[in-house]
Amino acid sequence: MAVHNVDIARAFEELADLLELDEANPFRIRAYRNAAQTLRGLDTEVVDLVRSQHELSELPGIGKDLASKIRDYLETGHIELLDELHRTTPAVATELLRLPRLGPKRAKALYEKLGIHTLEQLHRAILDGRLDELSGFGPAIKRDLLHALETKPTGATRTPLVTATVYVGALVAHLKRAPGIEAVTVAGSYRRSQETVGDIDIVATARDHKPVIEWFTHYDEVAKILAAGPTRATIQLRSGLQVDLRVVSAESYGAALHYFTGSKAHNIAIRAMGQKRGLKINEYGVFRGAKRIAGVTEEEVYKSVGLPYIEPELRENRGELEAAAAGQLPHLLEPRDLKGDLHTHTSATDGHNTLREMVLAAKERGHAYIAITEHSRHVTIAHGLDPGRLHKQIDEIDRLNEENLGIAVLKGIEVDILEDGKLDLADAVLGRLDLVVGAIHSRFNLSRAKQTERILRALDRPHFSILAHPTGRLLGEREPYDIDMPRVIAALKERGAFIELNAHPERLDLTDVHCRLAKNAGVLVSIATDAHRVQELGYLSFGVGQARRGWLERIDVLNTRPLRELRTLLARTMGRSEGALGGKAVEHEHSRGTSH
DNA sequence: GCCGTTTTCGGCCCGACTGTTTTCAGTCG
Repeated sequence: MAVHNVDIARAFEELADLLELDEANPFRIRAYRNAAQTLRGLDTEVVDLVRSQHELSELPGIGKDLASKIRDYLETGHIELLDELHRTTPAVATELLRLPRLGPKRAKALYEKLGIHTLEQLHRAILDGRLDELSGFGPAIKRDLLHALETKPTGATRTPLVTATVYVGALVAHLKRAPGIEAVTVAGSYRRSQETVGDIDIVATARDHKPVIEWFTHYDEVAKILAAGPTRATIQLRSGLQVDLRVVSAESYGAALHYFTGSKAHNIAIRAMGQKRGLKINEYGVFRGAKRIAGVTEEEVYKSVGLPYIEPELRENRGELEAAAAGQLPHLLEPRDLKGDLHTHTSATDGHNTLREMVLAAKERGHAYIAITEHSRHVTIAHGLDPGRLHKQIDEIDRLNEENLGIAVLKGIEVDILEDGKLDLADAVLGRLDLVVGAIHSRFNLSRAKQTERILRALDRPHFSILAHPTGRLLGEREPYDIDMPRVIAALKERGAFIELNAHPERLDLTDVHCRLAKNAGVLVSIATDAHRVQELGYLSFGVGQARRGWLERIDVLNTRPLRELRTLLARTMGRSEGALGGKAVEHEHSRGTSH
């Protein structure tokens, strides 16, 4: 049985829950949660670390004891302490913890004092009035519990970043008109460019807080006011999205922004650093005793603990603090660094705009190049191209390039990687192209070994440039298929091929962790939109956000290269030497020679 | 249970708000 880091992380999180019910030392509980977080953020499977004789206790938050529990889990599939807690705690316990307003104390009271062992029993007990016997269960809590039990679980409650931007834009515009408002900034996971957001956190400054809070809770898209105090309020929008507003004075702006941007793990680490210097850091500032010594800007907060400014996308406590202390923070990719798009579709297959419309729209966005990469015939639902129709499109692109439109159009294909690892079009056909983007669109449920083998075989073909949306996940809809990513990335490196970060906001596949893996292996990442209509060419910004979360710099990204250099790199993946390029695309190079 | 610019023992981030309480538990970030 293959054990993945997420499996161990889940086990540790469950252990933490069960220990909490057991009223264990809170710091011991936190140690399990910290270790789980470390495991989720690792770019290497611990099973491989063990195999290569690495000392697990060198990982942050993992000491002798947890290292030995990890080894137990790898060897036996069990952790003795977890099994023991399962024996002494009813199975319903962890289900109860997931209900609103139920923490360890109330959950424990339910199964110990009322003998509740299923959610159905809890439902009945509330209706029968049996909860009245217990203290700590007032009318509001019973109402919320009933509501939670009677509405079916919605599954993923996180909102894709792209959806959130729509509501956030309108709400921020509303807040900027609030009486006495000075500044409004969206913080939280939104500011950190997480692929999905649980809720929206907004920091505002104003001399008088109350009118701003009132302006906020009276926004006309508010469905429900969940909380409203003198400095903070929480609302639920009609869309279901929850929004927190925190109003502070201008002198606390940087501290509040830092605090509300998170992540929680990053903040805890920063505060612990402050503590060692005799400082207290909260959302109002950095304090030595009663004296505020910083807090107007985030830079000040970092400076108070001896660090340079850290970009929000890096704030996950995954090594950014150590990098900052060593002066080795990455110089993150900027949107303007991208010179073009290497994965797009047109109405020749399942796109909505013509070739010319896509090309002109890309030029309008300032791109120096765009690659047209239609589906191949195996993807029948997209009306994928057969050799005849591909040849026709190649000729069409050649003619378009002869018009000197001020943008280079690259001839590509998003060729299907078939189940046996063959490509959907013959080598002779693919050989006419500037680049071959390979992707999986079927048989997602193969075993890890078979799925990996399938991709590795495809990489052995004479023409293969970029592996597109490498795990096929669709946020909230489809789980990633199971592949051995380190092995795939090593194979891409060996072949001199590239990996895609699909910027479509429902894909964003590579993940941040895999971006770092590619970067460290020296495999260039292609950030591409997979646009099926001209508007979607704007999705590149989501890809940039994800790339920044993955520590990518300009030098790590394929399509930051000017056209001539890009052509050279692509030609190698097509089995050609640099001079012998297919077609006669006109080259437009605006940025050649810019130094890094 | 982890960890070490005071420490191998004794610390471990911090505060707002709600509900059910009269000092606290739970949740959130």
